[in-house]
Amino acid sequence: MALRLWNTLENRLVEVEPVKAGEIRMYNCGPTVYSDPHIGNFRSFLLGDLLRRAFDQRGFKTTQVMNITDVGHLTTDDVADASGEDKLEKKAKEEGLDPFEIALRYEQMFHENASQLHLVKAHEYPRATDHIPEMIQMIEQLLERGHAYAVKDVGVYFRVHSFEKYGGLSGNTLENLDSGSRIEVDERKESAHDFALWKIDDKHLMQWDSPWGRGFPGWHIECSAMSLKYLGGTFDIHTGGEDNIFPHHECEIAQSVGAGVGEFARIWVHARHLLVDGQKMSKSKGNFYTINDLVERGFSGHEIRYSLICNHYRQPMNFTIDGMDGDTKAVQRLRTLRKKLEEASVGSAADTEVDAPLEESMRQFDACIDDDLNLSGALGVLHDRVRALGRDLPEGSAALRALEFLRHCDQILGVIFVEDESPTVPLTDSQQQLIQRRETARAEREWSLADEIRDQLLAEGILIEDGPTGTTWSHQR
RNA sequence: GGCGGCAUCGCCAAGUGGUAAGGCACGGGUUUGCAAAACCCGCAUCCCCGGUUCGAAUCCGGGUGCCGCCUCCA
Repeated sequence: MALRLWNTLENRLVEVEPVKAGEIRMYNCGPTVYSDPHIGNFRSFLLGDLLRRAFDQRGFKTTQVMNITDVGHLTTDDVADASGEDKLEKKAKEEGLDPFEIALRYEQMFHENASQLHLVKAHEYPRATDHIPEMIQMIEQLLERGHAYAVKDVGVYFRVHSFEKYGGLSGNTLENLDSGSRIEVDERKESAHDFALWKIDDKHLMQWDSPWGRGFPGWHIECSAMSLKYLGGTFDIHTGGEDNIFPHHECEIAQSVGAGVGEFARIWVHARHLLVDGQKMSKSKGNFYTINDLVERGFSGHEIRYSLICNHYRQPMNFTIDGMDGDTKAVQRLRTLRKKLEEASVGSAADTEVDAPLEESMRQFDACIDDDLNLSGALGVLHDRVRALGRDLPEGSAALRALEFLRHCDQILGVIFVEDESPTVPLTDSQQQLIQRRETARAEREWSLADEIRDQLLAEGILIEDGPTGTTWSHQR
């Protein structure tokens, strides 16, 4: 059974049939690098990662490209300035750095967070600023084909009326846009809905030469130009957050198809936004979480990852710290089983015997993933099996086979076998001594002393657990 | 005003015609020196009204509520 995905372009579930047999070429809309990436950004990036993992696991030769948007874009959202200042420049002024330094810094932050959340590395992370010539070339093609027009000292616009299919992705056809219009018409544009391909504005810090004067590219053109360069004019999958559907992706389609480079992306997959505490995440509401915020609260990367992927990507997700606490327990249980199985299988040789229940669970797990990345369903299957394995813990080769099953699931999930990336703070000498003294006390059945020491260590953030194979310690959140 | 989506246990959430997965929380147990972990048992008839059907959370119609997008946004 092939993987099926909800294609925003057709508004239906479609089977993934690669343009080129056995190969998947995928473009993920990546981060805009002028602030710390937040959990909402990562919900979208994780959608790309889950697809990548699913295709890899199914044996496709996958090429994954994620852009880095390091050209700032006009902003009107920050209440402080409704003037349309560039976000990168705004940040640059605030921090007294040049925009390229700001961009680079946040790009590094993005990669760091991505690695904390165990995203598989994409094959390319092209930066917009490294592809200005490619963008200029595409704009020239659009001008030649009559899909664009230049306005002296202003820039170049895409002529939306020249592109019949405009609105095909979002439903915002020109007719619909007109009837619901709330935009002020810019006199220099032929149509209110025409969007910028190249902008000229002296005040901008980031500037490049172009046939139309020194300026900077419009927001949408980078994805059209870079996807063409790295994936070709027709490729399989394009992903992003739901807010990208319009205008960003709609405009990308118009540009790429208009430039005559091919069919562009066949399947468009969009992640719904997540809410925090039932409301849209925003800094002013105080419900805005970056990955770093959660790390500071003591959550591990794999815990954050689990929490962000355990819901269906097409359902609005309500993120809460209480929910994260619960998800943390769930993922801990998976990792505990892994540890127990590893201990139970030490020294055993793999064999080829098949455990029918494991096979069945694996089949069901895969079927859920194939069904539009039904992670909730897949996790249900996994947890069912985990409970059964915990009830009657296999040993030896059977434990190895159970581990194989977990590993199979974790090729998608990426939360069970990943190393805990939080820095391991070693025990202090006095803490080690306390543990020693407690061991002695327990051996002498001095329970009250043992309990006292355990409490003391807990107060210092060290969690002591006595198991059948001995006492272990770990850092308590 | 235009386009689109959602409504299932205290919370998160799967299930798209055959009689309600799973996780967290909660209550009761087993185990443990005690705890932790693990395991066992318990815990919903699916927003409302009407219709189709032998049978609906699932399909249709009508309500109600909530959310996203409409050129800042993952």
